[in-house]
Amino acid sequence: MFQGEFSNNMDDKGRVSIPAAFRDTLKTHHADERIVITRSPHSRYLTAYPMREWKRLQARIAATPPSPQLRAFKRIVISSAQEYIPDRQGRVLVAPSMREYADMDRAIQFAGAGETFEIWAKASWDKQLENDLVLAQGFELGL
Amino acid sequence: MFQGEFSNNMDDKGRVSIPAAFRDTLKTHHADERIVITRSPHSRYLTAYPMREWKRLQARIAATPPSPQLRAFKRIVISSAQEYIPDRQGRVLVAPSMREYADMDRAIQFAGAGETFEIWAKASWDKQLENDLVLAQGFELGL
DNA sequence: AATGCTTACCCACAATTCCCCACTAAATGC
DNA sequence: GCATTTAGTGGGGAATTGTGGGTAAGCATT
Repeated sequence: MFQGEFSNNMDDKGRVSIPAAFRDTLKTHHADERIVITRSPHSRYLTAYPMREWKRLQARIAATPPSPQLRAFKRIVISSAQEYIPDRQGRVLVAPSMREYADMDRAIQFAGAGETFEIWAKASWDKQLENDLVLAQGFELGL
Repeated sequence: MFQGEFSNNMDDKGRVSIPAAFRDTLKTHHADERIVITRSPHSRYLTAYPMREWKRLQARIAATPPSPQLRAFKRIVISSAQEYIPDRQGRVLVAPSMREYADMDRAIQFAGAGETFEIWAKASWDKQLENDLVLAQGFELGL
């Protein structure tokens, strides 16, 4: 389970450290440090999948009947997918097109999302959170 | 699997570098660097098939009963098909008629699409992605 | 046979990426 | 509170990738 939020800085070369807590989850729960990072279709941020989850998503896509929506989804998600193994310092190099998509410059926000985790430009994250506070109003889940 | 996106520039002679990641996939997964590039029937871009996939497509076409639609499809796809082996620098020379079909001038976008990959004029790709972002809204496939 | 055009193949440079080491700051343990 | 470990950040050098250009070979037209 990926949970918690962390903010790290991207350096001039476009590298960001994956939070140690997440790397730990990968090692202990997945025994596989490989992650796949893609564009999120929901908004301007990136989603990181442990390899196992990525395979699961691929399978689900393959089992879905073709449609214009699916093709759009694939173009956003699959085409942007890139596999990474963090370097010895635990960093990955985010490609320019991805940085652009997610408006990333320096301050990066990581947010655990259960089986995956999200990577945001900090500014976008803050804004999203504002919205979510309103959206979640009155949404009771038995609390 | 071809995945990830890359943008390269076409030079004055009409040559573009095939992204190294894709060339790698060809070598390791196919042991055959030959690719076939054709017009895409879906929109104004090109599709690149590793030889094995191309043969598979041909077989499927051969097994399809004749119809006006099939003839149209063949005219678009088969007639334009051209086989390439990247030169020592990993480039191919895109024929003028293909450049024209896909509105290519300089900035070229490569997009992995699983068993094949797509080659777009960057401007067209960007536009397509804008559309896809709207189209994919509300398309839930888990995550 | 000569000319011009296109294509194929080669070399060279520039930019990017990869991999390693080093430093600082924060967290942990005694 | 001090020493030790861990996390995050910066930077250097080597290797890879992408790009531009040059030269020779093939082809068609004249």
